[in-house]
Amino acid sequence: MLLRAPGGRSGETFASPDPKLNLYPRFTAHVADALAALVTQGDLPTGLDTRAVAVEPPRDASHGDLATNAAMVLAKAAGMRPRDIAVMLALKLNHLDEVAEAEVAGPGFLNLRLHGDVWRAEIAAIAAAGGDYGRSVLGAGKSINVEYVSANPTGPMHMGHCRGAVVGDALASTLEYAGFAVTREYYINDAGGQVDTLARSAHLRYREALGETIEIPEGFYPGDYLVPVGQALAAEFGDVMLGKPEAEWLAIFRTRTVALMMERIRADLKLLGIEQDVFFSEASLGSRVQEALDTLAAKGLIYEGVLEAPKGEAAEDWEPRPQTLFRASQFGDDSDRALKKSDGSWTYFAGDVAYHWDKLTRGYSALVDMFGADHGGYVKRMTAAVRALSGDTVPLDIKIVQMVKLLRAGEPVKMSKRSGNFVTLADVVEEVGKDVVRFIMLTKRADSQLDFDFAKVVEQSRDNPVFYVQYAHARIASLKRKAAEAGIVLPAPDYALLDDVDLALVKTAALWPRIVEQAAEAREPHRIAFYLGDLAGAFHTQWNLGNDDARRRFVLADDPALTAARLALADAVGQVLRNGLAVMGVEAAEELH
RNA sequence: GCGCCCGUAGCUCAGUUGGAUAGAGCGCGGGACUUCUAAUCCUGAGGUCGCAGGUUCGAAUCCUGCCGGGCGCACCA
Repeated sequence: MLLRAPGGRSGETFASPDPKLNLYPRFTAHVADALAALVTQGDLPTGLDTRAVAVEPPRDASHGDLATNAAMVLAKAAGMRPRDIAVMLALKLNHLDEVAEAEVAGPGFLNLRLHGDVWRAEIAAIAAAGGDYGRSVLGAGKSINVEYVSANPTGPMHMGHCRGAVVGDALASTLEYAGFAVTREYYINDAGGQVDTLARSAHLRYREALGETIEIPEGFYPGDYLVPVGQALAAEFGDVMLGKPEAEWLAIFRTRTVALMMERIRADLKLLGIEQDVFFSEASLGSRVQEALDTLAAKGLIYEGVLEAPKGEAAEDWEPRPQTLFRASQFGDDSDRALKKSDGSWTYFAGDVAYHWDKLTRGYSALVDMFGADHGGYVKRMTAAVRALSGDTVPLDIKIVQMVKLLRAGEPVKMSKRSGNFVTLADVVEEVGKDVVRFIMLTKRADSQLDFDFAKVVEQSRDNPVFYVQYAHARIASLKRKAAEAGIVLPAPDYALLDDVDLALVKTAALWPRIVEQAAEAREPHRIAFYLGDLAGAFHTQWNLGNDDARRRFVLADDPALTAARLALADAVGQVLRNGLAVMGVEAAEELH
């Protein structure tokens, strides 16, 4: 093992499994190699299950740069004491050029302290990879379908839809960045009673557009947004649909109105930077429904029967009815579920089963659905259906997105769906901007409730994570300008000039590839927002050191060499911030106003 | 009544899929700075991770049962 002074230079190149690997996978490979060597030497038994071996940053930075639990995980199967294994492992890893010190600690952790040059090399790696730094091959190109938004086409997007839209889209981007082939999909509920009501409401507006005075009865969609739809219909059909019976215009108006509403919804989504690949129409399912039922029937999962009355209070008007049922209870659901109503027509669930059957036939290796919290009760039956249809080969992961509470300076914003007065997505984006909306929607776990306060989200303060992260990026962007203003001619950066304090910042930046994989595996894009907050915090801390000690500033007029190195460091942080923001679908600000 | 989600510092929330002394921001206590690298900074206090058992080297994390909050509970979409 070579010892070097902190901050010292090393002319050596590192021996490693693959220098192109990111830090954590590289050391995971180092540990695996070391374990394999111990097995070869006969110090460890063969056939150990090493899947639980992890290489992670220790929670406490004083424990070093990396830690592995290998000894503790393997102790039982090896029939050895954890610390004994750890010591052997330490001897192996100490031989690596990248390792300054390997130390056994606690119950059997092996802590590794790395040479500063490892972190210096990471700055170069970030610069070289640029926008691809953190991109992962975790997904191995496997295809995955993410369905999100899927708002009913009966009105414009409002804030209730917004969170699912942002989280779904960011999740799709995260998965893409982690190496999956992602299809972004929207399911249009354009069949059933709601769209008939929509068509009738549009017909009223059509009559209105032709000069009639109308009154909107209870149960119709009252919103103003149908006024332009009525005008468009009037322009298209003139007065030919005026006196005719409903049967002659309903289907036509339904199709036209849904198309117009979907145009609007897509425009609203575009305001958020969301453009989905597939818009799948429920009305287009056609023979798929019967096909899905036949598929289930072939597995003996369909029967005619009568469901038990639900327990509890909601059973007033219940009466036993024979229906076509799916044996969902065989797949973890609480009850079997109806596919056909007692009158023989399909249930909504049947359509959804058919839709998921269609997705399965398209060959995805995994499906993800984003559901609103009010559809939580639907999760079990849907996963049951996909398990049954796919024979447990294609997992369906349903993510629940909780409601957003809209506030204005602490006061709840009143919304009434009945009157048609609700805060639309377009209104909010116009008021605070796409980036703020997207970022804030990702500042909490999807399954916990979120407050969205119009006043707070645009506040320029430490409390506001959007501002805090953007400000860090803007500060970094300002460094080049400052250096130019100071008339500094920058040489090529020499990372050897950076000391341990500088390198602390790289350590945080180097976590990014891990965060991507963790967020993708957990399917929790909010982790990216939290990480960017941490990284921004680390940068601000560094920046603030310059207040007390001018030598710690990034731009030093009398030291072009150190300035060049510090700017390269700042650039690395800026690059990671940009990469993270890009995954979130948020622009990285060059300057703030 | 049943199912799902949640319960972590005074408040708002994280918590690396079972790891070391449980973290951050706000708020609170103490201090710094009279400046433009202050659209503040440093520092301190603050916790029975809802409660009680269990699983194991090790639990906020997994299992069971309670307590408390949210959502949903044939044929609607």
